[in-house]
Amino acid sequence: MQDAAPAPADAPPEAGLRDRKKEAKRAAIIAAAQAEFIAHGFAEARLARVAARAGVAKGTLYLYFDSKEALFDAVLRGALPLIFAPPEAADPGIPPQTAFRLRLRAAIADMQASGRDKLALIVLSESAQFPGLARIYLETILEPLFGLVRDYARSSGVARLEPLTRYPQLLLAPMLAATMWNRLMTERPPLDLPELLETHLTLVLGPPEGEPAPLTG
Amino acid sequence: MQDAAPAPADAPPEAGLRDRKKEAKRAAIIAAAQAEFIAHGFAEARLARVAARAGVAKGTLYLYFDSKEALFDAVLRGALPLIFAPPEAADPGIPPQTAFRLRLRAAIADMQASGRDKLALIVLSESAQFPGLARIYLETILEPLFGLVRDYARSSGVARLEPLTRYPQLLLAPMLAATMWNRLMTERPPLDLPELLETHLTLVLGPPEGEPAPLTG
Amino acid sequence: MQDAAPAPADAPPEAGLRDRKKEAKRAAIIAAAQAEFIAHGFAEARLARVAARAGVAKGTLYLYFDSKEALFDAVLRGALPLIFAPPEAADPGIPPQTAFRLRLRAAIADMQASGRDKLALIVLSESAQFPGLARIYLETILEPLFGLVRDYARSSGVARLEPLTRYPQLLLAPMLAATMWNRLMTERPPLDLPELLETHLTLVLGPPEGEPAPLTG
Amino acid sequence: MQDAAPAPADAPPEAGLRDRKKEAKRAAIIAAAQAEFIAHGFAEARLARVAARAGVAKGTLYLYFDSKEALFDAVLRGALPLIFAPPEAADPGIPPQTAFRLRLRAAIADMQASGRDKLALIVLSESAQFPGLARIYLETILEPLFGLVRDYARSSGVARLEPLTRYPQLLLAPMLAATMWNRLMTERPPLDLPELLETHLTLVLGPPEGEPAPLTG
DNA sequence: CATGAATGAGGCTTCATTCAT
DNA sequence: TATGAATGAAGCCTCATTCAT
Repeated sequence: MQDAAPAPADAPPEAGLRDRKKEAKRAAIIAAAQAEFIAHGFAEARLARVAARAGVAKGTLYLYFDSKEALFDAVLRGALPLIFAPPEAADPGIPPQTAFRLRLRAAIADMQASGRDKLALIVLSESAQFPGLARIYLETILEPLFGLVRDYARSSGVARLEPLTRYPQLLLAPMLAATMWNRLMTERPPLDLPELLETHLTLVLGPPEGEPAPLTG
Repeated sequence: MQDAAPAPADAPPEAGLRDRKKEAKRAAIIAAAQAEFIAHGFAEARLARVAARAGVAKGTLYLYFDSKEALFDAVLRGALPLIFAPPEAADPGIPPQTAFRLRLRAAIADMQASGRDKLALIVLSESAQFPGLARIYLETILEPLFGLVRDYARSSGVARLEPLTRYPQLLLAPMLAATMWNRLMTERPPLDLPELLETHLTLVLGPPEGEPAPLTG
Repeated sequence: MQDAAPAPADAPPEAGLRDRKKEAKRAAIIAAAQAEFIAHGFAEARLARVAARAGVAKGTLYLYFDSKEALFDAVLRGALPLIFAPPEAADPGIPPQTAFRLRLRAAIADMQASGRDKLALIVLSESAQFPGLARIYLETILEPLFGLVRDYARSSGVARLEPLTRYPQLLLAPMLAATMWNRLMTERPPLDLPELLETHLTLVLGPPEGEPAPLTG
Repeated sequence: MQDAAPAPADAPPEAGLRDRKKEAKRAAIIAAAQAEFIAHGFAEARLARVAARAGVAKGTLYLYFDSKEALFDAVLRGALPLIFAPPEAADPGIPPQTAFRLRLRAAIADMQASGRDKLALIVLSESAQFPGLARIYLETILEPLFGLVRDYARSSGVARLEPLTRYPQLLLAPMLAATMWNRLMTERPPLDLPELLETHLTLVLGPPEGEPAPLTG
């Protein structure tokens, strides 16, 4: 019911104070919920904790979301648009392989920074209860990434890479696996995702052509 | 309490009928629980269903296991020994790369056949609640597989493969990812794990040397 | 608190526009509430729906009524005066039995037309919570009707009808029962209340004396 | 689910103690629920109170009934069989009108004694939420009573009574109305249902033929 | 050993009522 | 005066766990 976002991010400037506060609260709830879901998964997440973290009463949650599931849905949808932001007009002088690597690198860094990689795990693992969400997730996040890989493999003209057009997963799987690894192995030093990505890309695609050094220290 | 396995598989021959029956019931419970956990995950698993599937009363479960968590633990431990069975004395005439591929292929096929790949997902995803189990899982299943990969990468002498000694995950990640994929995408045709493995190995290691054709139709 | 009607229907003519608007809104709320109570009963009635139907905000309801119960009270009181409207100066030429029948017929038709028969059921059935209201209802609606019956039975001089002076309910009960019946049996053709009344009166009082044919087609 | 009564009243004599106790508890719960529903109606009935009255924990209710609604259903069904007990082989020497009156008298007395008349009111008034139950009630209780009336009206051969074959409600409505009356008018002396019935029957059917004096004081 | 009825804490959700704007 | 977002008590229901038989 209240699920259709009541006010888009780019609301008219004269949007009432009322609406702005509502939107802020909505955002606070989603943020609290995201933290809760990441920390406990869906089944073990407690709406009482979400409400407490968001600084509202339990009942208030239901002014914004119809159910726990709808809240989870909103967290995911809130996360989605950010994941695969516009391509940012690739610099023309850059060689395609470099551009490709930059794109992937940015996507991975973004997911990690926002904690949405953890959300992905939750969707993937508790998907039995959310077939709908799972599909959304795949279509909205994974498919575009796969498309990126496919396009590159196809346009590169390298025969060795042909399998990637059929199984783009092969290039991305380590990111997923590493995310899991880091979630699990809290006792060991976490895997460095960017470095792992780089290593994997080099292993599969070959060493990078002269490209700008990564910014990440 | 009852967690120490009351009777190892190789019980003394004079073990009474009593013990054998007890052991059989214990096994039945574990089997039922495994099916339940695979079907629903930990949080959504219902002990009532486990008892029903095992053909015992709910209370009986507690004669064998202290809690739901202990039962999950037992399921995992029950699955562990099978996963990484003895190397089956590699045929000496076979070239090392071929032997390596055969080993991996067998391990993957075994996990898939037994449904234990699904269990892995559960551990990985609900690990927030089971840090202990997660570590067991990693040490007992993943580490040996990683060792296999490391050994091969090191002994192969191929410089390109050096990263695999640092990140053996890179070679195995697609199996995990594909398992997830298949769990999620029940609407699409499932990925063929053996084929995916083969493709990945070829992509990373190069085409297989003359080796016996896979037995799998 | 606000229960003392803020402005009687016959307010002084110089009553400000303000008051008139207030009164209109009050009436709108009562009308909406009546519809809601008839449709759902007291317990299942939702003030949110009442507010929506009345075109006001939920909080506004509390500017006019102290509580859900007070609103119900107001609905009932609002309905009462209409139910037993002035006798409309019985035509002198008409024989008493005919006049009596006309009166009853009018009262029944009025209740049915206004939907207040349904309200009666609600009072009667949920009276456990509203002993006060129940009494009002009886005194304001039923007693006058009973009086009518008693008067007739007494003045008719027919010995057979003497019991009606003690139990005037006997003559009116079928109307109540039929209202219930119609509320329940939505699947079957509804009972025709006027006809049922006529039949009952004939059964108990005997056939009508030459009277004007009923206007109802 | 558990709704089909797990053990009929005439269980085999060797029925285990377990079953007998279960059945007793089931009966206790139904009795407690009946009291609660009669006292508060369906919507305001509290399962916590039912459990307390029955001397069980709240959760226990759900071992016997799937939901509040199912419990209500069971209360009703539990009441049904008693309501219209076997005709008890009418004494052949008794004139038909007398037999008819006896039957009605017994049915009314039975309903009143068991408190099931109050239940009827609840069904009738809260039927909006329970169309299914309402139909059961009508078919199981009212229709048989109507049949009784119709049969009598038809077989009596009295022309005046012909309307009763079309509207058997007319003969029974006062009982319903009086039940309501008594529920409402807790401050006034309650109507004497048997006497009211007698009066009504006399009013409509004429004075009773020489019959055994009613047993009720 | 086995049973399965019983428990009760705790989860999600609803909604009459309040109050800052 | 009017709004509608916010509250929080309270309801129904679930299910891991216990215990009398």
